[in-house]
Amino acid sequence: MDDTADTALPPGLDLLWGLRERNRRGPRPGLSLERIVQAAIELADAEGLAAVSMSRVAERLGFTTMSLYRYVASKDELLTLMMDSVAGELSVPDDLPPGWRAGLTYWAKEQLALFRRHPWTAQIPITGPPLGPRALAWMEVGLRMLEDTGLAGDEKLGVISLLSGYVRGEAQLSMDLAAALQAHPRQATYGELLRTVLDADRYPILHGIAASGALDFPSEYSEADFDFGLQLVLDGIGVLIASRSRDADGADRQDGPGPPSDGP
Amino acid sequence: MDDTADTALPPGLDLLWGLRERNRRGPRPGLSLERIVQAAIELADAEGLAAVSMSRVAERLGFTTMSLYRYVASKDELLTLMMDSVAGELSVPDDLPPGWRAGLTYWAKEQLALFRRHPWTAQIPITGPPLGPRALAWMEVGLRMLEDTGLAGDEKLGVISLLSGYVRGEAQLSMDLAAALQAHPRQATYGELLRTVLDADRYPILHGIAASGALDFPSEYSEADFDFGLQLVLDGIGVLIASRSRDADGADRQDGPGPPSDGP
DNA sequence: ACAATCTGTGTACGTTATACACAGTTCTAG
DNA sequence: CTAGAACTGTGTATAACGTACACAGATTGT
Repeated sequence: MDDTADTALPPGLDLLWGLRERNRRGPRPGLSLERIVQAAIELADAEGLAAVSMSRVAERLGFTTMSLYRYVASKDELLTLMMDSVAGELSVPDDLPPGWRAGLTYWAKEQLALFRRHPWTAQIPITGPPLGPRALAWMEVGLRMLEDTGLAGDEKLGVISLLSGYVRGEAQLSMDLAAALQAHPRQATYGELLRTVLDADRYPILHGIAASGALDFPSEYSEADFDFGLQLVLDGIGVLIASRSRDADGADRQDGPGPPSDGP
Repeated sequence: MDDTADTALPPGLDLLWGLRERNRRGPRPGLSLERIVQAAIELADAEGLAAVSMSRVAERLGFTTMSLYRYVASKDELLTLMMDSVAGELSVPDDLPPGWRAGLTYWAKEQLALFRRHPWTAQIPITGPPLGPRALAWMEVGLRMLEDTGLAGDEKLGVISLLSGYVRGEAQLSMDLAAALQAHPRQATYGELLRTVLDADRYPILHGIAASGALDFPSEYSEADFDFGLQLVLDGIGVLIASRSRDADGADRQDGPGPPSDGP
């Protein structure tokens, strides 16, 4: 199982690129990576990431727990494979929306839809920059949305990463909130809770907002929350793009962001 | 233990506001909430959130595992208490920076510093809007930074939430990356990995960026990555604020964001 | 004094990831 | 054509987890 020394790829990713050698000897495998990954995804969709244990996955396939380890080095590796697998569901339209703003909006919303379809994807820790074939293809789509913006390559990557991080964060938040709400059903609104707890002296502004009744609505995560943040982020990206096209005219930006990472 | 029915607060928060009744009868407690929470925090700081088990915390205090349950209803409750406890470390300067941009920059960086000091804080799932006394105090500080911006109350909250979410997301990312890097040390840069894997036909833009050498630096998370995104988010907030002050002059905004959530 | 009520302990249960040994199967080298 | 290398799937074992539950001892209110 230690034949991953030839590539420097993180564990599991060599499988995705078909770089792990096949076996000649031994009985014919009764199982396959694809079936294992698919079973794990179905389980995660149905009962959440916490329900994905090696036993449960094996049980669903009619095999024993340990049999999975003939195909996968560890549970972490399985999670990595699950991630890239669902990334294949992200659809690339034939005709891209016109302009970077519409393009990135589509990109963000499509990704959010995926997170909603497979909520567990936002729970798996990120172990590195995208390296799976399907994740990279989706990244490529995002980059294409920025083609006419005059941004440098690493700036485009920075923008894509920021946006992707925003979507992931919001997806995670909405999931965690929903889970907590299901575990401990609440009837009081955020505004009501704040009013029972805050004193006007120590928390003047919050107290004012709470008193105004602006927070007296059911505290589920809504699409409007997502759109509010998305518009802000897009506006920020717009400022960067505008400053870059100003650069192209010879003017210099005053106190704007630099590139996302300092090269050598 | 079911005397939380009078308040509608989430479990554990009544403790923070001193709303859980004290006991008269029985032996004098040999332990206290504060000591438990502090021991748990020390453990999390030293060995990560995964090391925080009821056994390990109890062991550190010289008590048995089950004794903790006299003070805390569940491990989740303990995590909630840990969160609000460290929020008390966020320092409020006597003289606030001038202007919302400097103010929010301070606010974001201070919060990032807390995440760096206690990396596990970014791993605990968010179970609802902030309700602990210290978390709310910090929120109040953020709101104060926006006082002269002309934003509505719920808009201010939306801005603060977005910024807080950004910082949390970046902190989580940098932690996850560091953990993965420690578990599987890599010597190849992102650029090198991409070049071994990408073909120019399917991934033209990425291929170009990877070929340019712009990604050939050690892939640790850097402060520059954080600042890049922070500037973008602040720029986006700037656009919103500018549009709101234009509103004050009677003009209407064209295609900007709405308030973060729709009230009743 | 006695009962109510609390604290801390010990035991028990079900679940987790995975290390390891072993039986059976298939291909390859001689 | 045969011996053994290399593989697949199974069974067993281990240490750790959260927490339900019963119980002994301490303290207080009546």
